[in-house]
Order: sequence, then structure tokens, then C-alpha cells
Amino acid sequence: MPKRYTVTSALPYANGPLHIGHIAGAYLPADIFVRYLRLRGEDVVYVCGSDEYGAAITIKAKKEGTTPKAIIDKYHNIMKSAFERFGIAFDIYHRTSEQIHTETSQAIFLRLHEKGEFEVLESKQYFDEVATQFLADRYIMGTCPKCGNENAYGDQCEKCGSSLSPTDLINPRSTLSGSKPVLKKTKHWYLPMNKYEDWLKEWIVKEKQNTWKTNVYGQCKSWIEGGLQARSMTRDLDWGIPVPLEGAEGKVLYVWLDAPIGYISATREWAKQNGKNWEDYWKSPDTELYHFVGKDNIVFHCIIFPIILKAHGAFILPTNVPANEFLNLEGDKLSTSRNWAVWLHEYLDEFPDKQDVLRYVLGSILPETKDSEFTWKDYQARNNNELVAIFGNFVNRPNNLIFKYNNGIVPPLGELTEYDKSVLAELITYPDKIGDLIKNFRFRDALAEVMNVARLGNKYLADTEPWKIKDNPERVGTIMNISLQIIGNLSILSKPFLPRTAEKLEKMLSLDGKASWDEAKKADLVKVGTTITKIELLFEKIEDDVIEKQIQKLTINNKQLPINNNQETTISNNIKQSQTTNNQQQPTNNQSVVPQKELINYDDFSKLDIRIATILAAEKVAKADKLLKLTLDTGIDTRIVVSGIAEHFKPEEIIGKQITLLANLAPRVIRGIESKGMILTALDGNGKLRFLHPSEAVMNGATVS
RNA sequence: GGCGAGGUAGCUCAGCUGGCUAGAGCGCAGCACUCAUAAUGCUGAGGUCGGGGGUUCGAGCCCCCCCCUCGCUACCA
Repeated sequence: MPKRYTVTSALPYANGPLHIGHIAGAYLPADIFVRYLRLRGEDVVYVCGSDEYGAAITIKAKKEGTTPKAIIDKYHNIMKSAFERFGIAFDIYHRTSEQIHTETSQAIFLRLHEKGEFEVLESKQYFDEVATQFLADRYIMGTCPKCGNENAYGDQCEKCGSSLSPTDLINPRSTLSGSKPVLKKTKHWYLPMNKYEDWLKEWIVKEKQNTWKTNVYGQCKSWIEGGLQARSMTRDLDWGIPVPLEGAEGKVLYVWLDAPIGYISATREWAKQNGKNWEDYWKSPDTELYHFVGKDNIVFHCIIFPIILKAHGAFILPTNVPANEFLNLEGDKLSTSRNWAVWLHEYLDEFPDKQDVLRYVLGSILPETKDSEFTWKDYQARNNNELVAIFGNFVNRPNNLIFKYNNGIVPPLGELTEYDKSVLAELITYPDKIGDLIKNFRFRDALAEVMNVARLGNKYLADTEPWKIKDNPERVGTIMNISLQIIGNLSILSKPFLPRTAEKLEKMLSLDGKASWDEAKKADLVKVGTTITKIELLFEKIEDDVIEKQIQKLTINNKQLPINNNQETTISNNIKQSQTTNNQQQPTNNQSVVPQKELINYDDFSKLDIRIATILAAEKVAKADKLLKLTLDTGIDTRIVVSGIAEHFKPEEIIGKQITLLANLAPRVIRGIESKGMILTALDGNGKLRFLHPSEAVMNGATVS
């Protein structure tokens, strides 16, 4: 009786193309896992799709002067086609903008609503009429009612440490525009996650300690034990799934509610197209659910989404969330904004028919326990020294010998030597060995074992030396038969990892490709009398110039690519951030310059007091990674400015430099330091911050006009 | 800053609840072989396990301090 599995890979966010970091993080491991399960004859559905809502899409659309719909169509198609060409074996690659997803998400939301799982808070929230948006707590400041601190935040006063709500503040002001926010009625639906703490302690902290990866378990445990808070499941936004309730006009579902439900919608669509019952895959307790994600997605798949499923009541929960760490490239983090990446669609264009090479290399370096590193030299070495020399070469040896010695016909086994028997005995241990590794998400080791099968073959030929005993055709025949059996088993065992290569082996041996995994536990796959089809070389050497070209391409900053800071732009935390904050400190590039803002008159400009100042002293602000405390000579005074530039400048390097200062910006207390003004900076094409300073030194206090 | 995960041979990584001379693949050196894409097989040289203390008969694995990397989170007008 086959077991039922539902397997998901994180939905990639539709605002940029896919690179090898995505593949190594969430797609290749899942694909190997799924292909293995299918070979075992299990009943498995593997779903994925584009994640297409969220503020990051609308921001990108604005920047490119187009519509959100155009953005998501563009990237959905690029990603879908790249996945197909690369050979990720989704049963369906869906998208969250489909109608069925809207229905599914709304139905789940309604169910939670009807069950009373939400705390509906109709509150008056501060609304910034200048920025025309509701303000998150942190974006409101005012006077603390307890200690009188004038610079308390909407959620907390840092001076006296008391927790606040924005409406507690006296004289509130928006930190977005500086204007006085008005209270506007808004209603939101909160999921009281704290109600589920006990359950999570039981379900994860107790039960998953030995089965979940340490990185996953550790992060969940720290979240759960740190205490969970109610999280709003709705947002005041215009790009998303409408909240299906009266009085919720203009509100959409929170992306972390909507996006994971995309797995369910995709399954429904697949079931509809294939005459299946989707509920078997999501509601039947004997179904196992696996989410493959990158490490930045852990808490959402392990805590928030399971709470939603649990609150709903009818759904199964993930058996495991085998999150991977990150992949680096040539010693540096992958970065879309700096174009520091190997793009999947470009690889597929530039290395035609080499999908399995990339699968092999990435499979060998999957960041299973820690961040790992892709280099082109390593890619070349693994191709030339492993795929070509060990795997390809082994297959090619009998591929030639069988024609030399037996006209391409598979000869019968003669009497077996003890050595023959030991080789066959070893051969048939591999299916279980490799299968166990796959089941434990140790894909790297599993792939290494597949290579060991080829090594076994090479050693067998070297030890038996059939080319030296041409006068003993029966013995040569036995050796040929056994060598071909090894290739036969290899055609099954390599299938989850190198599907195209496995197909070539099947063609060589006239196998129909229907053999199950367990059939590799015997060594009789290749039948006596079969005519072998001579095949071309499986892998070819990759020369230095090809590799150097790729390395060069990386170092040229060609600035053609879209903005995106995240390595794992899967179900993405940058959406989440964009919905709650406004920190678009993103690098800009040639193709996405921010459009001009609306016109102002001279009076507006003349209100700004911009002048040149010199940095007299600079030091890091304690307990803040990004802040520098600068002492400036402004010509009119010596003052302190706190600036979020610590990641771009070392304090000692900027002392003495002239900078441009917005001098009459209202003072603000940041981390307990009063900051009087704002340093003007610009981002260059590499995402690095630059000061603005006069081309020749000028007097401090010189005004800019 | 808080939390989580890591820092092991030139490179990429294994090392389970502490226990014999710390492992694998690649690279490197030597030897053998020639059916094979100068491929393969055998042998070998490489590590004071991030640094410093401590617990223990015994620590890469446990405890304390420090340094570095990545993620989550806070800070960024």
C-alpha cells in the first residue's frame, strides 16, 4: 500500500528571476526527495508556484512604470520556464493570483473567522494623511504617559521600558512624514498565537527534537520559548486577496496567511486537472507533509502556518521542514542587487544539455548543515574529475567493450568467482543505503554513494582486467554481464539526482524506465541477449576558458537586473517588511530609478536648511548594528547626528570628511541619543552608500542652494 | 544588542548521547595498468578540530570568556 506524501517547495516571489541559491535551498532537495518517493511507488504530490502579492510587487511596478500584473506575469513566466527546463518535477507550478487561490484563502480565513479563532479588534489606528497610510506602532512617536519622555515609540518607551500602545502617547507624531497622525477607525483580525504556545511546546519542542534539523529546531524553540504574540492577519493594502467580510473594504489578507495557502490552492488545481481528491493530500492523517524552504523561512513554516492549519482544524501538520542554510558564490553572499549570482535561466542558455552537471554540483554542496560555497572552479573540477572521470568513464568502458567482445549483445553469466559474488553483494546494498540517506534529508551523502557505485564498477574492471583474457570468452562474458548490471542499477539509483543521465542509461540498456527503486536490490535488471545501444559520452570536459568566462561575467557589474536584496526570495520576508515598515533602503540601478516626485514650489525648498559640515568624531552606537553617532562642525555649532550608516563606513575612516547635512530637521532621539539633523547620502550601483560632498573643500556652514 | 546555527586537512564537507594512532571526496606525490573522455586502480603525505581558560582517567564533542561567518529580530529621517 503506497504511502501518501504532500511535498512543497517555498513559493518564489515574483519580482525577480531564480538563481542557484534558490535551487540549492528549496528546489533541488525537494526534487530529489520527490523523485525518490515516486521510484518507491509512493503516492506523492509535489506543488509549488509563484507568490504574487505584497507591497514589494507594487513598489517594483511603480519603479518600472508598469503594473503589478505585468511584473508578476513577467517573472512568473521566467521562473516557470526555468524550472521546466531545469527539470524540477513539480506536479503543478501554480500562482497565487489565480482565482482558485483567492477562493481557497478566503474560505480558510472565513472558517477561522467563524470558529472565533481571530480576535477582531476594531481599533482606532493612527493614519498618516500625508503618507496616506496606517502607521505601524514603531512609526509613531510621542510623549510617554509614564515618564514624560518625549520620544517614546508607539509600542515602547525606551527610557522607562514600559510597553505602550500608540494611543497612550501624548502628542503623537508620524515618523514617516512628521505630520500629526489622525485616529482613523480600522478593523483587523488577529491570530492570537500566544494561545498556541502550549500546543507548540508539545508538538515541536517535545516531539520534534530528534527528527527536525538542529538549525530548524533551535530557531523554533527560541521563538516559542521567547513568547508569541498575536499577529494581525489582515492589512490595509491594495495588492492582495480581499478580506471576504463586510466592513473590510480596502483590506487584504496578510501575505503570510495567503502565501502558504498557495500550496493548498495549487494542490486543489492539480487535483481538479487530474481527477484526484485534494483533501486526501491535506486532510488525511496518514498523509505526510513536507515543506522544503531556506533558513530565512523557518519560523513561518514551522510556527505561523502550522498555527493556522491547527486553528482551522481540518488540516494535517508538517511532518518535517527540512530547511537548508544558504549558498554563497565565489566567497561572497549571493546578491541580486549587485548581480552577484548565477541565474538559472542564463545557465540553461549558456550550458545547453548540462542540467545534470549543475544538479550534480549543487547536489554535492547543498547547504544542509551550514552555509556552503559554489565556485566555478569547483564546478569545473566536479564535472571533470567526478562526473567525467568516474561516472561517465565507467559507463563508457562497457559501452565500448561489449561491442569489442560480444557484438553488443549481453552475454550470460558463467561461473561466479568469490570476487564476483562480493562485488554483486556490495552492489545490492546501495538502494537501502542511498534511500535511508534521502529519507533523512542527507542528499549530499546520498549522491556521494551513487558515485561509489560507479567507483565499484571502475574497480571491478580494473581488478578483473577482461582485456587481458580475450582467449576466455566465457569469463569475459561474465565480467561484461556484471559490469552492465552495475550500470543497470546505476540507472535507477542515479535517477533522483541525475534524471537525464539516468534516461540515457536506460536507452543504452533498453530498459523501459519503469523499474522501481527496489529492483536495484537485485542485479538482474539487464537481461541476457539484450542488444546494447551504443550511447554518446554522458559528460564532457569543461575547459578553462569556459569557466574563466563565467568568472569574468560575474565580476562585470552589468546592472541589468531587478532590485532584490534577498538571497532567498521565496515566500519572502521582504514583503512582510514592506508591509509593516517603510525602510526601502534599496540600491538603485540604471533601470529602476525612482520616478520624480510631485512638484513643489520654491517656498517648500527654501524651508530646507542644507549645509556643509565636517565630521569631527564618529563612533558606533552601543546595541545597534547600523548606527553611528557623528559629531559635526556645522559652522553654526557643534552637534550630534545619529545616522544609520554603520554598515557602510568605519568610524575612523570618515573623521575629517565634509558631508552635506539637512540641518533643520526636527530633532529625534535615537537609542537614547538626540540626533539633530540628517546626513545626505546616495546609493551607488553596488548598493554602497556614498556621502555627498563639495568637489572642493568649502567653509563649514556653507549653505546649499 | 538579543536569539538561533556554524567556525574540523589546500578545497568542499562527515564526525551519533565525550573513549582506541580525528574521517571522506577532490586536489597533491609515488607506483601499477591501458578497455576507457591521459580516463582507472593501489599506496602515501597533509589537521596543536577559531582562540583562551576549566570539568574529566579521557574532549572536536560538556562548562565559562573572547573572536569570526550566516539567519531571525531590534536600531536606520
